[in-house]
Amino acid sequence: MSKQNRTAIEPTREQNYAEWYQQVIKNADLAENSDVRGCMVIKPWGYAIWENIQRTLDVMFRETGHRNAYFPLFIPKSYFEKEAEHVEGFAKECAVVTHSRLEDNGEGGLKVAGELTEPLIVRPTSETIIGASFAKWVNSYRDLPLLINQWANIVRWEMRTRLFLRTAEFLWQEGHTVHESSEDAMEETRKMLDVYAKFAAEYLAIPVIQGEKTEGEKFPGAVNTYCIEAMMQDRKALQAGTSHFLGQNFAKASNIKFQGRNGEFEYAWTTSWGVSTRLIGALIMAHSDDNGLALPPKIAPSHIALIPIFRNEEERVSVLEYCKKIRQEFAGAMFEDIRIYTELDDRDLTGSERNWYWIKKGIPIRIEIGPRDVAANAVMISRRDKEPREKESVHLDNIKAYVLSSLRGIQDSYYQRALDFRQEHTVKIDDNKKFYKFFSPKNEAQPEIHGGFAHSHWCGDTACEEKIKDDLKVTIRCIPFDAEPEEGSCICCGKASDKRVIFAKSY
RNA sequence: CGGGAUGUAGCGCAGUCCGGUUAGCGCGCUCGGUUCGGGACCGAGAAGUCGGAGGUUCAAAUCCUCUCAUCCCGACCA
Repeated sequence: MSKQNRTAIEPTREQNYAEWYQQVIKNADLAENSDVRGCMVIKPWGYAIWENIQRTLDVMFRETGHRNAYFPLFIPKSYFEKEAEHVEGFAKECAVVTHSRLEDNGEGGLKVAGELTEPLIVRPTSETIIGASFAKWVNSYRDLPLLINQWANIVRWEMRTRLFLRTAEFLWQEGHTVHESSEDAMEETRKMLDVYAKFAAEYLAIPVIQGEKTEGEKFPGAVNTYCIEAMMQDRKALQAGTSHFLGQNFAKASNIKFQGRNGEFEYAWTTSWGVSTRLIGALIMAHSDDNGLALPPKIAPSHIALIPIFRNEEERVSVLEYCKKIRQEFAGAMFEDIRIYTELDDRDLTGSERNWYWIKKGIPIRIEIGPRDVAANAVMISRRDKEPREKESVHLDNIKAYVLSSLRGIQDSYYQRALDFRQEHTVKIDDNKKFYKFFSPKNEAQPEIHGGFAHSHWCGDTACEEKIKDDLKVTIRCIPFDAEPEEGSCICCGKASDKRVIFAKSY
C-alpha cells in the first residue's frame, strides 16, 4: 500500500472489525487487558473519557433531583435470594466471597481460611442491598420519592470478555428510586431514559432509539425494561443504557413499605437505571475510523494538540514561545459547558509522527506551528473529522473563533454521520426469506459486515423470538416507543401483529 | 463446560516435526549523531531461568508425562 493510502489502524474495519476495535483501543492507549482474567486496566486517556461521562451525567442526575450515596460491595447471599427472577438471572455470573483469612500453608504459600457463616456476593447490581437500606429509610409517603444514585464498580463473571463492552469488573452508575405510586415510578423510569438519550445524542454524538425490551430480554426481576439502542459501524446494535420499572417486586422482596395518605401501609414502587463503561465501547465503535479513535469534543479528554515544528535551536525557541502564546489564548476557555484542554507536544519526534499520534488518540483539533506560521502570525489547523493531510492556515486573530466553530462542527458531523449510517442500514422487511437473507453474510467462513436494523412485525410470542435467535443470532432489540400502530403479520410465524419491532444482531 | 489452537526479550514472531557451540529476527526501548511542514536514517547498546514441575539423554526450547495459563469457535450476558 502506498504511504498516502496507508491507514493508521490495521486491519481496517472492512477487513476485520473485531480486530480493528482492539487496535483502536491499543493505539489510542485507552485500556489494556490485565493479568486478572476478564478484567481491564483503564489507562489515563480512557479513564478521562469516563470521568467526563460521569461529570456530565452527574449534573443531569442532580438536576432531576437525585443525590449520590454509596452502598456495600458485598451482598449477603440471603438478600440476593429474596427476588426469585433476580436470582435466576444473575446466579450464573456471581463472584462469591466465602473466606475471610489467609494462612501459611507450610510450603511457602498461603491457604484460605476462616470460612464465613454466610457467603457474600460481590455485587453484580445493587437492588437488594440498597433495598435493605431503603426499607429503613422509607416509612411514610412523606419520605417519597426517594431518589438515589450510586457510582460504583460491579462484577459479573462473564465467560468471554471484550474491552469496555464486556468485562468481569466494570464501572457504572446505578440509580435507585422509590415512589408512592405506579404512575410516579413509571414516570421516573421514562424520564431517566430520556436523560440517557439526550446525553448520548448531545455529548457522545450517538443517535439512539428508545424502546421497551421484550419479556425475554428484560432485566431479571423488572416489570418493564426500557433501553436506548445504538447502531455500531458493523451494523450491530449496542444497548447503551437501561431503565427499569420494577413495580413492587423489589419492594416486596426488601420489605419497602410506607404508610400512605389514607393511613394504610402499602408496598412502594421502585425503579433502577444504569449506564456503564460500555458507553466508551459505543463511543469507539460509533465514530472511529481506519485512522483510529475519533472523539466528539464534548466528551474528549483534551481538545487541541499543539504540534511545534522546528529544525534548529533558534527556530525551537521562537516556535515554542509562539506555541505558549496560543496555549495561553485557550487557558480557561470554554466550548459551551466544556472546558477546553490543550496538549503541547514538543517531544523530539518528527512532525508527522506526532500528528499521527494525536490522530490515533482522536483529539478533535490539531494545530501545527512552524517557522513559516510564526512569520505569518498564523497556524495550520486540522480537524479529526476531515482527511489527515487536510489543513487550513488561520490567522492568530481568528484562531479562537475558528477553533470554537470547528469543535461545534466536529460534534455535529459525528452525530450526523452516525445518524446517516443508521438510516442507510435500517430497513422495513415483511418477507421471511428477505429477512433471513438480510441477516446472512455472503461469506459464511469469514462473514463480511452485513445486516443492520430490520423493522419487522412480530406477533408477541416468545417462541418466534427464540426461533429467530437460534437461526440467525438476531434478537429483538426493542419495541420502539415511536412505532406506529400498523396491521401486519409476524416475520416468523405469519400471525397477526399490530406494530413493528427492531431486529438486529447485537453486542 | 464441550471442540480447536498457542505459550520463546516490552510487543509480534522464527527455531520444535528430525535433540548438538554462546537461542535468533522485526518493532519498541536506551545512548550518540544527522533529521523534523505528512508515519526518518546511521551507529552503538540493554533486555530471555524458552509458561511451570517431573522424566529420558553425554546433551532438551526441541522427545515423554503431568500441570498452569491464554486465545479462537459454541452455550451465557450491560
